[in-house]
Amino acid sequence: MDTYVQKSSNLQIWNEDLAPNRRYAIIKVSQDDKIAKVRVVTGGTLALLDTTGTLTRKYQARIAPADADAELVANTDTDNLDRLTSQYDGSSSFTVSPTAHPSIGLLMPIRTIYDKLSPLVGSAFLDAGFDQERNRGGELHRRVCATLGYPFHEDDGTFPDIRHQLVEVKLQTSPTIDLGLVTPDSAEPLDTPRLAGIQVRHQDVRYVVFYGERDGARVRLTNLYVSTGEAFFKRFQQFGGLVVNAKLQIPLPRLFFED
DNA sequence: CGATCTTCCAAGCGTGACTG
DNA sequence: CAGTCACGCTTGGAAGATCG
Repeated sequence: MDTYVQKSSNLQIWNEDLAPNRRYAIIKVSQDDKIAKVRVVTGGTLALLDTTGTLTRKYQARIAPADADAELVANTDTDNLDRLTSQYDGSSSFTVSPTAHPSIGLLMPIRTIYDKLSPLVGSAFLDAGFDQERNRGGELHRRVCATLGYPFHEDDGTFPDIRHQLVEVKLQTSPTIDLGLVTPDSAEPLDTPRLAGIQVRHQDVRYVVFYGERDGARVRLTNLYVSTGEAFFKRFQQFGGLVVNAKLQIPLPRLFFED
């Protein structure tokens, strides 16, 4: 028998198929953390609720303690991207959205990005909150955009966060880095138009990783790492084992516990 | 040499953006 | 408005390390 304890209706089965004959005990917890209901069903019953069969995948890595407050993991951009960033015209403010496609002359070299963002280490801002992990990164994202010279903040949820600079921003307050659907060192092309005949790939993206400490209401940035996707795993140890984890997400019907 | 601590990393779970 | 699914933190099992 497997057990799952759920406050929400999002039941998630990791790295396994639903076993038709296995028993699954689903325990419903109320908002005030009390066990509200328990229902035991077979995998076959749950399989009926799986309408899409979609597996959500993620890669994970661990962030190891740093020697320095700020660390430029890769001194230069990838060879591929360097052909574009070496044409940077020195612009320090932009009139376009950070989610615009990159353009020739405006792409900063990785070192410039590092130099501009380093001063953010030591700063603090209000924690979007308790229970709001999804939003905590929002304020940092805003600050990074402002520091790099964008007039406003925008995030359309696509990769990378700041497409105009090919920069992906991460705020970590725990050591496990979840990388989502693509590994940073992937040679897959990015969904951007070619620039001067050059196709940007995932491994060309500059990863800006801040480590922060939460002290109640605020987050204080303690470390900065800037790396190319290509060099990412030279600094951050990729979780071995399965390498990629996949989960099946099943929304429990509203009346699931009433039957 | 058993008990306890630490490390590793997969599993677990909630949130919210997006979509139709 | 409900379903879908990606993002990101926390939890906890297991193995290895250290302690007494």
